[in-house]
Amino acid sequence: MRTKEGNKAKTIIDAAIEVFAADGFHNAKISQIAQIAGIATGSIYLYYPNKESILSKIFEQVWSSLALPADDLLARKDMNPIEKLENLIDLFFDIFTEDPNLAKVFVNDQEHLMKTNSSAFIHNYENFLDTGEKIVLEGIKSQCFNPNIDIKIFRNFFFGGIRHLLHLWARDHKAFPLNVVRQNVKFILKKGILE
Amino acid sequence: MRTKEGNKAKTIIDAAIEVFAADGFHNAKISQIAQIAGIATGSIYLYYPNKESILSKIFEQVWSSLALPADDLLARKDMNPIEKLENLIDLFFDIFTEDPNLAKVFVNDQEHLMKTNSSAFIHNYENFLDTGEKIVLEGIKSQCFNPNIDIKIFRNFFFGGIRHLLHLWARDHKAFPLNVVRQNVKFILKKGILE
DNA sequence: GTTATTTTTGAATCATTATTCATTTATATT
DNA sequence: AATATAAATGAATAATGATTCAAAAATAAC
Repeated sequence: MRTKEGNKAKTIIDAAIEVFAADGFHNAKISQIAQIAGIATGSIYLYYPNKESILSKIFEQVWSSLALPADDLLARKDMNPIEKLENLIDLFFDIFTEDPNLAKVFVNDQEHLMKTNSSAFIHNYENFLDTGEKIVLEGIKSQCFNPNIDIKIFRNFFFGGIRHLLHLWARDHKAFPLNVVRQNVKFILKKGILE
Repeated sequence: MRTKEGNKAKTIIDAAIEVFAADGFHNAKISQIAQIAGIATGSIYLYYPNKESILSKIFEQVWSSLALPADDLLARKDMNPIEKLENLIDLFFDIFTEDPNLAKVFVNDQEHLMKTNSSAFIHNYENFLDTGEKIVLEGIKSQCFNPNIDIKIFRNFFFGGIRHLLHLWARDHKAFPLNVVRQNVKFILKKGILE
């Protein structure tokens, strides 16, 4: 007999994140992922049925790791809605602080999966966005948020803005430090731009 | 002799927008673009040297059409900064109102070109974003905008938010009517979410 | 209506890579 | 240390689709 040594499934994911981030999913080569993972090209297929499933796996991890924390946050009684929204933003950013490459892959390649694939992560992804929406609804009900705002539009606007900044940070940490980004996003969230 | 009939270069662009929007640049087939354009596959290459140059051309048109209007807007003396920002938002949305497919291509595929290609549109694109930044700066100087906001972050946050909403509108006009989106974006811009 | 020139065609070429699989290597068990 | 079994290899396969190009079609000029 022979046993598998190390956690190759994980090693492959890490290598894939690196290569997807650098080249984008479509231009990424399986052979390069294998090289970085330190295994043979064909060995990839012992762990994943195809290239797309590797990408899928990445997003499954991202969004499943946010599911519980987001649900818990929503349920808390000791925070007001604005605090909850701030925490939700932090949850999201925290996923990526340790891994700019993961942020690049998220921004550039998740959309591809949402078209073709009916992958397992989509449920968790939408649940995360819904949580933001629910918190806003809560804020409007408790009369601390402006009721003239369309909740769906608001949540998506914010998500889009944050997503774009995450992307810029991933490309250039110095120009867009994540703590400054967080702070500004929270500020705009609350106050808009007017003096 | 023989003369070219019709504006095939344009017909190809229109067909390409349709196909890129449906399949994404990487999965789009030149043969399908040709079919929709009503010409032979090989004829594409009489007008464009390769697939990527078609995509490039699309963005050249988009961003060059915004260059002058944006500059003019910036220079106007009869508007305050907030009015200028609102107009800038309108300029941007107006490009896409007639063509949801163009919006899809913008959101999904421009990034690809910004990586590989040093295409002609990039200058105009950045100029457009810079215009937004300049208006905000003007607003801060004239003390009508909050000076605590980081201008670069602000402009990118807004651009990202708008971009994401444009994408949602392109996928589902009914759920995200562009006029409602405009209105909400302008509202958030000014007031933030707090009551 | 013939010729010269340009446009158009679309099947053949060519390059690229994801995926497969016959073979080799490693190690758990005896 | 021999055997059995699973893991790993990487060269060969196979599919795809962008691009080319020799041939055909169209029309302007005469």
